[in-house]
Amino acid sequence: MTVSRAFKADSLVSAETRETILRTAEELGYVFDSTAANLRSQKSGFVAVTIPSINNANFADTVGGLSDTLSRRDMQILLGYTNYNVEEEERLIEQLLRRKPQAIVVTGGTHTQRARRLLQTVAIPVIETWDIPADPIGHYVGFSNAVVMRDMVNHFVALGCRRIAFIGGDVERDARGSERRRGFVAAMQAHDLDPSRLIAAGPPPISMREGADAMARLIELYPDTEAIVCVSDLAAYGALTECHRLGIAVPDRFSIGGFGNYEIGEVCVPTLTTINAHAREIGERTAELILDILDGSRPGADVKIEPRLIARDSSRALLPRH
Amino acid sequence: MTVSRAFKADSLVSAETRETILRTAEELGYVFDSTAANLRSQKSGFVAVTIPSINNANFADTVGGLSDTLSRRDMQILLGYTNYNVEEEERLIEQLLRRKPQAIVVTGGTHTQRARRLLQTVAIPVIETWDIPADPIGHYVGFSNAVVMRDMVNHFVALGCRRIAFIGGDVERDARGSERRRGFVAAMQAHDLDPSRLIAAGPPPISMREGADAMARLIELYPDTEAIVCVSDLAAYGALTECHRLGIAVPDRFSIGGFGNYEIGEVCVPTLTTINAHAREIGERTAELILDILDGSRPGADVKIEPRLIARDSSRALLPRH
DNA sequence: ATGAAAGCGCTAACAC
DNA sequence: GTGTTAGCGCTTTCAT
Repeated sequence: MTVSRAFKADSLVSAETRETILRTAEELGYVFDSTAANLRSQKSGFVAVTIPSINNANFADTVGGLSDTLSRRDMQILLGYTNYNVEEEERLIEQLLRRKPQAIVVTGGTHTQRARRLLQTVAIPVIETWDIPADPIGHYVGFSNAVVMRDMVNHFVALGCRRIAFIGGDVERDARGSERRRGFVAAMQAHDLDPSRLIAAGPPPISMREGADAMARLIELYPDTEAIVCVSDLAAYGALTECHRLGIAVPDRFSIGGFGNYEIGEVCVPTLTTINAHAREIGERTAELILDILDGSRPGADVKIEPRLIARDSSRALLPRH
Repeated sequence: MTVSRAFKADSLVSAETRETILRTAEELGYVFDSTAANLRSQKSGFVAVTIPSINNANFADTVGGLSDTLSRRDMQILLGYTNYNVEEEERLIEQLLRRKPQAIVVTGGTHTQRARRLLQTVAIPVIETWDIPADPIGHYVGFSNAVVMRDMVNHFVALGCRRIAFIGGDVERDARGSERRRGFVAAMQAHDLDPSRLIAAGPPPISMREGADAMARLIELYPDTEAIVCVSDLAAYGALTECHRLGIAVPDRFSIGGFGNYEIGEVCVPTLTTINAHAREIGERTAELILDILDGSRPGADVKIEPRLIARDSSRALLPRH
């Protein structure tokens, strides 16, 4: 029991005893067993997190924010990748819950029936992120992916563009991507503009290469397009490089907008107009929400993130041509 | 006991009994407790992994390869970020070991004294990756970061370049980055060339922006440089954009080479000459090595990865000028 | 094919 | 400030 106390920072052991114990432990190569401690105290110190892909700077930033904030309270993240696949997400959630996390964070509001049931039944905080779910399971920290595209369309319309196209992924797999496409269509309709210039660039996530290929198709199908809204900065950058290769000037001939405020967008030539979704803040706010709920101190309220459009050099006012 | 068996896929329970149990469990919202199972069986199902940064496509690919290969055997990854800091790595290793992982994977061969001791003492496989350590703790799956830079220097020399510069990070923090710088210097000396054109772009990891800033300084300091070796594709891309902005043609005036085969390098204009370090394969081979050792079937040998130079449009033969 | 007993390494709760 | 007892939810082992 004294050994146990010696390993807990704030418990009552004489300084001398503790020192002896810790030194001896180090000599013996003893390593404290969290597994046993967690079983007994019914606190795993884990927060389970599922993200669509590990190889995405936005989600990586969110995980970074979560991880850094939670580690200040000695909690660790148990991470899983869904590969943009709800069935995979279901398997993952089930597997993660077996580790008895103290909270679970999932991306977006679209899940299988069974995954929803698992999350509703489990007696820990559930936080959906990167979206505002139509029917939240527990809490959420996110924003409307549709509204975000409205902002981008409004930006282009304010610049005088009317023939605006959208480059995104194949429809169903990426819920947030589809939501952005829907938001684009709705915004175009609200302006009485033709919302049918939609290029499907392939299964999510859309790579730079797929963005470039989609741009080539777009130029062929709708050569008189004035502005292009892309589902992410990666697709937008791909589109930009395709223009480079074809000797097409951006923003002179096409304005281009992306999403996600990736590093590439502020370094490439021209810099990319984009939307900052505050990826790291999403993680930090989610972690704070979790800590509030676990503490029971503050009530723990949903967080609406306000993405911000960043106008850069890839979009500019249309010069009068006609 | 029968319930326990019903949840283990391959154990002997009548099909009927198992079905009843699983159905009832689902109705009750019962979730199997891995924590308790692991404590009793002394198998956590975890492999601990430390990487310098979550926000790096190379390390993300390695983790992806590890994760996918290990998940086929129902093992999970417990991930930690060292932030390119060996003290942070030490803390992390200690914390991760408390979770009783069945193996631990660390990046590179540079660690604090105490971290080395912890890893030497612990009775699980230890694998160092992304490097060939001078004094391996256990096994390794990696390549020589110095040799890799020699290949790049040789490439430029074969193209006729003699005034070659290096853009990398501040010296000590990123062991692999420093190793690449040392490799650059050694290779230049082997060719009897001046190895002193070294630009320190800032603390690792070097961002695209820092690569661009370093390029600006390089042009000022050594305007007659013919080729530039960059510590990563991100730095190389930044350097490329700086040239764009200044109206300097690449590869006409400067040849540029990167490292890591990031997606950006095959899409940007011009495409980037780089070195493919087979990041995903590093993860896969590491996972296979771990499984071999845990099985006790095959002996489990170190793996030497062979990075491959990919010549693209950002480097080309120097035209005779003099 | 199923069950009973013991125990994995800790900590909660209660002495003293 | 330190010690004793019991038990977290499983699996190992041995019976039947």
